[in-house]
Parts: sequence; C-alpha cells; structure tokens
Amino acid sequence: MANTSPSDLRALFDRVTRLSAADVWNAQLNPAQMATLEYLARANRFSRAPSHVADYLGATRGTVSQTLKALERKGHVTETRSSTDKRRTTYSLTQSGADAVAGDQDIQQILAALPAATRDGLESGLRDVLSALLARRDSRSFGLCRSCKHHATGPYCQLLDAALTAEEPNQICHEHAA
Amino acid sequence: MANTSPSDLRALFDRVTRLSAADVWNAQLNPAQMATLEYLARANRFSRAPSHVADYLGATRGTVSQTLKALERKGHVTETRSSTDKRRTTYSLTQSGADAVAGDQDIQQILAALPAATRDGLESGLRDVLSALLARRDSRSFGLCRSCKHHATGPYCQLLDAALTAEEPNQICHEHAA
DNA sequence: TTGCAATAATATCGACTCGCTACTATAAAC
DNA sequence: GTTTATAGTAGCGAGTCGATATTATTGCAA
Repeated sequence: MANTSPSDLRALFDRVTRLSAADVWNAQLNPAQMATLEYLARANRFSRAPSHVADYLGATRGTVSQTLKALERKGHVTETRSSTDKRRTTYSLTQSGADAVAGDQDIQQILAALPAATRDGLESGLRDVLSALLARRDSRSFGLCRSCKHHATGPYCQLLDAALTAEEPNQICHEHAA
Repeated sequence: MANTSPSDLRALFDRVTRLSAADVWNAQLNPAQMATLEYLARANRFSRAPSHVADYLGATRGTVSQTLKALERKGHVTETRSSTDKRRTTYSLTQSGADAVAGDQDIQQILAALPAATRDGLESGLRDVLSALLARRDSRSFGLCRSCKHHATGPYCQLLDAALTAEEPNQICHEHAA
C-alpha cells in the first residue's frame, strides 16, 4: 500500500467516480441532477439559489439554471421568487425530490459497510484534497452553519441577522466562514 | 474525524469529483474524453478496444464508440483494425493525445503534495470502495499485467500466448485475473 | 435623480455524453 | 450450414456544459 504514485491514485479516484456515476442513472436522474438535489437537501434556506448551487458544484450559472429547470419539469423541485429582491430565486425540494435523494443508497451502503478506520482515512484524505482544490480556485467552503464564525447561540446568524430554526445549524451555508 | 456518517462522506466524495471535473475542461477535453485518454495511456496492447474502455469506465459500447470518434477527430487517437479478426478495432494515443494526458497535472499536483500517510489512507479507502463496486456489478478488475496469474517471467503472457515488451508488465490488462 | 456598474437569473448555441434500440459485420459452435 | 455470440457503429432523445448575450433589478455615486 505504500509508495502510491499520484498518477495511480488519480486513476483510482477517477475510476471509482465513473463506476459510481454509472449507478446513479438507475433513478431517472443523471449525476448532475442528483448532485443538485443532494446539495439542496443539505443547504439552508439562504443557500438554495442557482448561483449557490453553481458555486458549490463548480459549474456555471447557466448550466445550473438549465439543470434546475429540468428538475422542476420532473417535479423534484419548486421555484420561489424573493419579494424583497426580485432578482433572487430559491429552489426547494418537493417530496418527490426528497424521495429521490433518500432512494439513492447504493454508494452509501458500500461506505457504511467499510470499517470505521478505513472510512476515517478516506475522509481525511478527501478533505485534504478538497481544501487544496478550494484554495486553488478560491471557492467558498460551504461548511455547516454551526461551525461558522457568524453563528451565535440562539440559534442565530449574526451575518444575516436572522433567527435560525433548530435544524439550520446542521445545514450547509453559502456564507460559511471559518 | 471519527464517526463519519456515510452520507457526509458520500457528499464529500461527490464534491471533490465535481470540482476536479470542472478543472479538466480547461483542456479542450471533457471529463469522459480525458478519462478515455488516460485509460488508453495505461492499458496494454490487448486492452485498447472500445469494449474494453466501456467495461473499464462503466459506460456502454455505444457511448464509448462515439467518444473515441470524437477523440479521433481531434487527432488524439488513431484507429487500427485487426487483420486476423475483422470485428476488432484497437485505438492508440497519438503524440497529441499523450501530451494531453501529461498536461492534465492539476489533481496530480494536489495528490503529490499530500503527506504519504494521508495518500495511503485515501488509497486504501478508495480501493475498498472500488472492490465493492466491482463485486456488485461483476466487472473486471483491470489490474496490472505483472500481478496476473497468467503472467510468467520472460516476460510472457500464458493466457494470450504472447511475449511481452519490457513495459507491458506494468500496464493495465483487460484479462487480468488475481 | 439620473446614470452606471454590479448582481442574479435565463436564453440560446454548438459540441458532446449517455442510455437505448437497432443494425451490420464477422467469428465460432453446433 | 445454420444458429448464436461477439464487436463495433448509427441514430434518437434528453440533457450537460462552457460561452456568450440578454433582461431585470439593485445599489451607489456624481
């Protein structure tokens, strides 16, 4: 296991990616659509705009806009326009969208079956790769609300000056800062 | 780092995948084309047919056929038809194709910068996930020639009854068996 | 308060993936 | 010598994806 060459490791990562992507198609969704649904399922109410999804997935706003329209046609998300700032749109999962995310268990079953030590090693490696990727493209971290410097007990967000629900501290936030 | 939930880990994996895919587009290639080139760069001469690529990437033959045609139009691969079995076609990288693979250094640089222990943890985790995925879809392993049961010193392949070049034991083989 | 730059979301375009179903060759098995 | 399996391809429809342009809307400054 020692002396892993970066190119071998990269090939290994790519292959796992491709094979697990091939599994996602077994819903009526493609990988981009599933990734979008999964993000929406984990993001808080301040972070569900097309531009947030684009930023999170590393895609352009145009692409994400089309993906969200496709998901809307399939009934997995609904669009809500902001009344205060009419440029803003927010998307939410419908029940059918939430079901699709919950039903996508294939890779999760494999991960759940791994020994805890292996899972931890995998996670810490992926986290390191992710931080390097984020640093290079200087993208946002999308961390959990509760680990943010603007998070105050209450629960309350000092940046957005908003009271939070009980679940929100455990959701992903676009404005997250360490 | 402990108590990693499978769904968090899955989300982490997806995000790294998407962000690194976004980087690949910076060549004139999309992720599927780059993955195909990378496979061809690592596969031995018995393993470069469209169906082998399809099997490796978990895609259909039709899709791979089109991808190879696109790569051929761009001058990154060349087609060679077998004279003994006229159904068979083999693809090889051109210099331009090899350059494209070599130029795709972004993720490799990140991986190379990781501490060896982190890299090993990442690799062993990915390997476990890969074997589980392969077992479920009962796909081939595509291991290195030299680790195959048909590999004999010489170097020589007992299954295909063929003498091997010096590099071939270190390439990927479609017929690899443990 | 008019003017302009920044922001948010879409629309459109062309290249391409992807699963799918058909289809053509060719080769092997009976 | 016919059936069956294998290898590759074509064409279809849905949809991604980057690029570019367009339309609203907002905020700021002269």
